[in-house]
Amino acid sequence: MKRRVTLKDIAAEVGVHVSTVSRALDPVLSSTITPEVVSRIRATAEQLGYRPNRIAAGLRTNRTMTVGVMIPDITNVIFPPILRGIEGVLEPLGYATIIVNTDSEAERENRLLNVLRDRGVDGIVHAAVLLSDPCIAHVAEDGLPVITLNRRIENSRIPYIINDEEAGIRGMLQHLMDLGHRQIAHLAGPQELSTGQLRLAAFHKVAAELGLDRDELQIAEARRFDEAEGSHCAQQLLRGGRPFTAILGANDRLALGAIEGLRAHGISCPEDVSVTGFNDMCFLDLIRPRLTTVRIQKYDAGRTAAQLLLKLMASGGGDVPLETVLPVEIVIRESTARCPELDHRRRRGGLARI
Amino acid sequence: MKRRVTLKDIAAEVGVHVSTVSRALDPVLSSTITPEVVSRIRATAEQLGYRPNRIAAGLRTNRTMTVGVMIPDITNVIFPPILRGIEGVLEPLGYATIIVNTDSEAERENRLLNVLRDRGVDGIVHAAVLLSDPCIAHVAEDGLPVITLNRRIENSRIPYIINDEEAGIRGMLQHLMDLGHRQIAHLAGPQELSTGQLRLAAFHKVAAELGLDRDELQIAEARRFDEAEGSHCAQQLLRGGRPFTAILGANDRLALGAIEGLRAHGISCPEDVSVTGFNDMCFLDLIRPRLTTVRIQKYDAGRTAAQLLLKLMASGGGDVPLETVLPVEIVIRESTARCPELDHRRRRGGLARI
DNA sequence: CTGAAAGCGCTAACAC
DNA sequence: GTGTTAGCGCTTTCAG
Repeated sequence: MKRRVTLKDIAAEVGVHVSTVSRALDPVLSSTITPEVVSRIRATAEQLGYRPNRIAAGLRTNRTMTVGVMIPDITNVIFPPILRGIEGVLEPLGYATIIVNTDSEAERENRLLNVLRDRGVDGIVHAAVLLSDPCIAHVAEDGLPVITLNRRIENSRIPYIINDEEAGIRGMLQHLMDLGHRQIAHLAGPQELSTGQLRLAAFHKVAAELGLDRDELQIAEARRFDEAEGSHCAQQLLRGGRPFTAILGANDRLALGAIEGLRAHGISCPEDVSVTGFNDMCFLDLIRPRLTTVRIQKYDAGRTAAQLLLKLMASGGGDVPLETVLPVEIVIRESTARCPELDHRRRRGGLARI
Repeated sequence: MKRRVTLKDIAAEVGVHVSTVSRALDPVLSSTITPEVVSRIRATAEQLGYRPNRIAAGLRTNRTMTVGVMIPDITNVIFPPILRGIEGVLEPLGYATIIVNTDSEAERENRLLNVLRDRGVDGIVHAAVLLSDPCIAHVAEDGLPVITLNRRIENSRIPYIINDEEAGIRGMLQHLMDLGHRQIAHLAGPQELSTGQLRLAAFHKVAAELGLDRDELQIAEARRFDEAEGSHCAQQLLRGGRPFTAILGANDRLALGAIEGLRAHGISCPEDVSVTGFNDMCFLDLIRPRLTTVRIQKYDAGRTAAQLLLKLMASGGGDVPLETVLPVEIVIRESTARCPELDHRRRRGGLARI
């Protein structure tokens, strides 16, 4: 491999000392050097094709200009936009990001966290916090800037960014009620995952607030956030024998699976049962019926996380808010319709919506 | 931030020299040290929570144990599985990967390439080569190990991995012919992108081989690989007025868009027109009609790329094959059916397939 | 078998 | 203004 040109090479060429070259090439320190020398140095640097060695600089300054990003699985379509959001703010500033997939396994997460530390990342965006997860907390306490995304770590000072899950659940529930639904089932996500837990809790809370009868509600708990589980849970609900006219899914894939599962039993969405999702993942407009869902911010979540991390890295924690709640948006499409049993009930407003 | 424990700390604690500690901790050099000393050093390293500083090691050895991966856009669902494939082989070996998105822009690609070089990556997997793209070639000539994925750089010794695009096109074309189709349109991808170009070329070549009448074929060229363009091109084909009974899409999204575009004109797939895709992206089984397509390897493509890169980094280029062609698989689903005009033609075998 | 010493490329006190 | 010097944490000759 052709040897890289270093400061020393430039220094020799121009006939000055390395440190002078270093200063001349530093945008802020270059003002302390005779302009003529600066331009001569810059010219030969350019000509020789000099590229600063960030590794060496990092060793000296203890700043590597790289940040770590931990996600459960990049194959999950929710994450790529988030990553682009992070990259969108960090890359122009000269930061590189190292992305690791934890697969939501504590052991893997721990190992990868150490990988990031060994590489001396300047900070970490952690979007894969497990519910029982002390190790990232230790790292943060040691002084490494950390931001968590989609999840708060209890009893810690680690700034976190979350979606307004409750607003999303409320929007969906209100929408279903507006359509006349009262017998609503929640297709909950895995309870060891934060979103699964948060959304179930919100369902309980908001249902009570909205005055839904507890006896008319039911819960099916999926073991994974995928279509197969959605289908499986929908059929389980059916076998349970208790009537329901709507299913509120904890995410889009569960909802999509539920629609398939119902269809297998001759029950169609939205005519017989309304189904709602959560996330608003890509390709939803290609799948019929088009899913009514809660749109969470993805690109902007990443952007926000990066901006917060930047602040945290700069300030050491001073003016960074502990909590940042990202607004969600209700997206009404085709998978929800007026409750078929509506004629037996007293009519209410808001039905013309769809 | 709590100061990291270094070799020096361990040396002081154990009462030996740093270099001894360095050797004791190196799995291969540790055999040159008294076993008892080794175990004492290892014990205190463990106890002190020592973590090697890869930055410092990298500066010394000129190996950073990180590789760069260049892709067009991580938001494109084709790439995440590829990345997991790469990570799957590299991560267990202690490598970290830095992923950059070029957005298929030469200027961005150039800048990001330099970003990777500045960070001293040990090698690069490049899955975003533009057709006119000398800069990566220079880098490779300088001795940095590079593997290209999905695209060959002409006149270079850079090992490349490609899908068997021609076999895929042949499979689809043969399948359509088996169903009686003769008037086939190719919905080509952007010609500045390698897959777009390769698949169009394969279409021309294979159509001739299979004896299709040139006058019955037509081409529509999309400007982007997305549904909107697919729909737009399908309608353009319709307006052209020349009859066709099947559309062979250059990728799945184009095909999906085409189906929508036809539907908007009251033409349904597969009853009136058969449509095929390419790639077999995720979620295809949730979209109706289920798309007949060519499945390319994704995870394995990444795995192969990483393994080749590893070889290249170790050997300096000796025994690494220049070309690696990955097999594709024909996946027949619901978007293709017997040619509706078949009754006017002579029957042939293979029709019972669907 | 282990210690001493040099040095990777860069930055940052400090001196002149 | 610019040169000198030291050192980030590690590896790797070279001695002993």
